[in-house]
Amino acid sequence: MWSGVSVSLEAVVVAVTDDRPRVLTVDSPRGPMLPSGSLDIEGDASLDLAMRRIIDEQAGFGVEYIEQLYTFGDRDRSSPFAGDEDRVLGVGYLVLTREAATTGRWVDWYHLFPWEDKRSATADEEAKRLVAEWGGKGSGRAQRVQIAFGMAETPWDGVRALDRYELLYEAHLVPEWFVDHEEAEGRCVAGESMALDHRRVAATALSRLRGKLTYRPLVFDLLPETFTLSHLQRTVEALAGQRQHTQNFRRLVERGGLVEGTGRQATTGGRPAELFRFRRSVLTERPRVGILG
Amino acid sequence: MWSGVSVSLEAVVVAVTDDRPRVLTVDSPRGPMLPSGSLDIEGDASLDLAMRRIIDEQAGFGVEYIEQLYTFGDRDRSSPFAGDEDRVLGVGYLVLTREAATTGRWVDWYHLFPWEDKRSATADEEAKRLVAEWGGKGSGRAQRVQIAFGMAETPWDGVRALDRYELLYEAHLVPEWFVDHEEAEGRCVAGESMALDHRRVAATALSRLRGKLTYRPLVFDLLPETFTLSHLQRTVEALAGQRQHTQNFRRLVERGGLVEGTGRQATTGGRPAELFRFRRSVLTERPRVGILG
DNA sequence: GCCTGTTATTCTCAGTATGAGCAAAAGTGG
DNA sequence: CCACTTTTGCTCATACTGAGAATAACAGGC
Repeated sequence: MWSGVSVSLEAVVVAVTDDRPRVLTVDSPRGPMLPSGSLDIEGDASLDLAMRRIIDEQAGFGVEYIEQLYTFGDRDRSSPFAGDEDRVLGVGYLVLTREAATTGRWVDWYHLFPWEDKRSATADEEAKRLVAEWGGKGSGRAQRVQIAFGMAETPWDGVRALDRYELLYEAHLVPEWFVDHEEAEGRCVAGESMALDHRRVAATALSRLRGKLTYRPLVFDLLPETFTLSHLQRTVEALAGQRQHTQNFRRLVERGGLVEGTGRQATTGGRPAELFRFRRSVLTERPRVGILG
Repeated sequence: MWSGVSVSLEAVVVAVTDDRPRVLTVDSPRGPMLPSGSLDIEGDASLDLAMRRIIDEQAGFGVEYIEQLYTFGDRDRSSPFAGDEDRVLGVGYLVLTREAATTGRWVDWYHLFPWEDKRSATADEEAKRLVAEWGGKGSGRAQRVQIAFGMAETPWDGVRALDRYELLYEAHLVPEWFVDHEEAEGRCVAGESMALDHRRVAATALSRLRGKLTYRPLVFDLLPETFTLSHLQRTVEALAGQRQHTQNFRRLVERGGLVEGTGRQATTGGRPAELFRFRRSVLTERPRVGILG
């Protein structure tokens, strides 16, 4: 059936603009795709370098941070490419950048995963309701749903974004282009579909990014050199999908030595705010530098 | 030069016996290897299932936990196989098990990474000394070494095991069979070499496992159904490579609801200890259940 | 039986971090 | 000068942490 293996490198490129996290996509006949390309087995010395080459070719902007996420190798992931003869392994990458203007289309992260945004009072509870219904009929499902979606006494955990996506997928509530996009259109929860399993790759990136923010100050790779504390806070909130207590956030970040004031000010509509910058030396002072929960 | 890609699945199988973490290895002419095998592109439906199949074939014991770690794809990783015509991608897995008796050889984790064991007062400081020397001559090196090895005011962080291995490798202080095993024999730090880049895969597993212990109770997959609190503590210490304060550890684990007493007792040489078991329902009560700093 | 050594267990105490909220400061535009 | 917005400073109760004192329950030697 297949003649060999080919390796696809797939980037989840994230930027935050106007307090919204965005993911770079490329449109295709089978729905939006992540920027991706094949490993050149002769030319590419490493997977990381291959990913950088591909991003550079397809978008050509500055990469602030890059990290391998996960390798996807399910047998059916390559099937929709009728012409392909190889089994396709996808190596997913998380990429952070500041520049939001390039070729391609930036999709709001929460258009892909509406149930992940808990910032507004009117958060999307539809997914939770539908998946709870599905969880009710099937052994062992109920507890998985409870933990992933934070029901009963279990609290909501932003990091479990991947678990939530996988449960919704299993419950046929988030159809994708490559399989059940038409049949399940009726009763599916909101959220934009993507080609192949690219939405799952994006969910993996969301989980990883949220998790890593609890012990590494990655936000600063998404912000300009100087920023106000409320800008920082809104960026963190955008990624976490949850509001933070302003005064406590300020205490964490300022007294924790994550930032230092520049003396300059910015006008913001109310009282002017001081501009801060990331205090890099905090990395040598503390092993784990978190900015979230 | 190469005709295609082949995918190798490589397992870091971990068990803890006699308070020592051990890794399963298979001897080969080029040094000890991790249990590994090729992806069957027709037969294996997913990477996870492929890994399970291979472990079952090579060892045939009960897997308590399995998790994909990282995919290694550097161009030179497959070069020592003279006969091979494919570029080899290695997908590393972390596997936890309770059964330590199988085919293959169990290697003490800290024979691979002696500098990672800080439990005894006479911990190995040789690596630190040598790498500091190397860090002194080269721009930017010094800070990387400081953070990874916890020098000056920077505290030691067990999770940075991979960073440490990579720095030592870069400094040519941990020769491997496939490249400089002979030439650097003289001034290298202690630690058993492995074939290919398998020691790096093992270092990745160590880092991941230590990291995950801070928010997931994976230790219980390495312990029998019931255990004493000091057995639990010694197992955690074995993985962390660091001593814990007994009274505080007990408080964390007992008052945190991670375990529940069984009423039964075990004789231990001193006062008999109560036998405990993992309290599974803690997973639904708290999003993050850590057993380590 | 009593002393010693060993391991298990309970408790205290100070220091620090966390969650929640009150209130003042310093701008804007009417 | 006034309402409004945003920034900033401060308080307070509660929880979590690191370190250590003190006691309990066994085994073994004498």
